[in-house]
Amino acid sequence: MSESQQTQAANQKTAITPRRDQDFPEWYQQVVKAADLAENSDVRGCMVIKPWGYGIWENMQRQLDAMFKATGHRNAYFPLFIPLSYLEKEASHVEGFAKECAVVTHHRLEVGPDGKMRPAPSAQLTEPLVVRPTSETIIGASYAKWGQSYRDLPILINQWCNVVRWEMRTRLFLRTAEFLWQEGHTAHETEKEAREETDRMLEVYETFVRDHLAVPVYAGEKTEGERFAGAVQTQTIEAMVQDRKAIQAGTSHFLGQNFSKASGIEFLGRDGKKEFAWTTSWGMSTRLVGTLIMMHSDDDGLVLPPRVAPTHVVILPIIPKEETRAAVLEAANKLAALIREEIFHHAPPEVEIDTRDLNGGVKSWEWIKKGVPIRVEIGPRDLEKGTVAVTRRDKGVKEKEFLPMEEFASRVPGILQAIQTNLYERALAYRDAHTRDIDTTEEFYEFFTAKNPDRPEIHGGFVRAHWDGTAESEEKIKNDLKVTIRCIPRDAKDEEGRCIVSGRPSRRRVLWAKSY
RNA sequence: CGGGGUGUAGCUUAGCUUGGUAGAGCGCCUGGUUUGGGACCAGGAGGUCGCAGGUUCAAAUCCUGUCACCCCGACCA
Repeated sequence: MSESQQTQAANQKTAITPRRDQDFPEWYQQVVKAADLAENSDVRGCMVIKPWGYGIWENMQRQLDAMFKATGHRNAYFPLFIPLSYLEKEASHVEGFAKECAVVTHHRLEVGPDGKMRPAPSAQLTEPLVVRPTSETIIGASYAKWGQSYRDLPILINQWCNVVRWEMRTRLFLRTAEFLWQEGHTAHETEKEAREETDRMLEVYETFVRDHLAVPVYAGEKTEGERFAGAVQTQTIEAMVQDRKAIQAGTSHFLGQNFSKASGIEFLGRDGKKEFAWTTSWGMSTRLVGTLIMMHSDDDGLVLPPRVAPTHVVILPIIPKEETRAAVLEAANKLAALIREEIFHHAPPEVEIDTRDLNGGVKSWEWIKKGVPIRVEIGPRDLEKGTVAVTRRDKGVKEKEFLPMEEFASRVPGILQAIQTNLYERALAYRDAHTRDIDTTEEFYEFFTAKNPDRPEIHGGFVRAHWDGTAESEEKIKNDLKVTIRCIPRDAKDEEGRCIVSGRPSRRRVLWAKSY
């Protein structure tokens, strides 16, 4: 290898090892670690969300919350513990969650015969409490008390909380035993109203992930097999991440009268007759952070959509000689102040000056790995020329642009929006490039089969194909290929066709993919 | 819960077959040179080898038990 080739190879070195194309799951873990988002805790399956990761979640929370408020919802808080008997009220619901429930059975500890602490046998609860895996039943119990007349409806409430689902296999953000989320729970007078609510909230989710997270999705309805336990209808938004698998980014459930009958949510109607309310629930979780990571990040680490980045601009003062320090820091502070005079989506951009005494390269790479949208270097040479060196996270690491300081400050909101748009368009182009219509069984199987079975390469994607509507056909594909129907797309056109599995007639295409 | 594997410093690990003072890299601390792309030199701190028991003059190493974690299956926001 010649010297120039060696240099070239060194330049191609990526901040994250392995690269996405080498080992996607491992790459994901390394990105989380390198960006300092979260780590595993000593508690099995539970994670510690570190400030940078939590900052992203806080931004999502704040922005989503505003959208809930704007659609008439208010926040409230319900207990962490659910009496076991509540969960039992809805048959398919308890069946759906029974296998992953954490259960509280005692209320006191004592020193046992072996000298170790143990739950005191005398302090056993008469009725075990389940740590909420979701709150339909406990919230339903409250709604049953609150609703007396049709005038009390609708009840439009959201809660931000943690829930626990004792999962076997966990992965940071994507699947953890405890996770943070929001769950909206509404009760309505009519079926129509409840269905409209379900649609409205799915639309809120779709808008949120598109405009704030730069995530394009397919929206649609889940099949019976994939439906939420106890729901009449589950709607979902499905995103494609960079290994071409699908990830469910949010769900909105129409619960019919199943839960109102189970919890006794009754009201006196306009006609003077007692009726059961029509309820909905909808949720989004910290899994969105995982979605975001797999959606936009590259082989140098995290790439954050500006709208949810905890820091928009990081200023890196370059101080080669001690005597230049004061002047450079002063300029950095001035630049930060100028940027903060601008407005990006109703607020001044978040600016950080990294004054740590670290090697410049190390410092710069740290921020690359953390995914900060804009990096700005300012050093003695810039002071002379009145410029700054600007680098965008969505562009190449070396694509540095020198701009006059004031001009740059005024352009920050525009650059941030350009990055936001670019990330969305990139994600959309990727998804569309790997979404196709398939009409033959052979092609379908080939599409979802890795060429190298020992070490599966990134393959497959989304397929729109006909389905006869039966659970058997769905099951067969799941067993053969681990491919499932992600949704029956909302905008699917009526179209004659033959089921990809059975060959029986079908009236429209559904969306298939491997999923998280 | 079935099958397989691993526990040694904050992290990654060597040493175990054949018992004899616990080693390295990264990270961390101090001082200096550096800082516009992943720096270098010198010095330093840090380990009851997962836990309990056994064999032995002697155990990270051999034996028994136990706990935890990881990988593969069934379940999943």
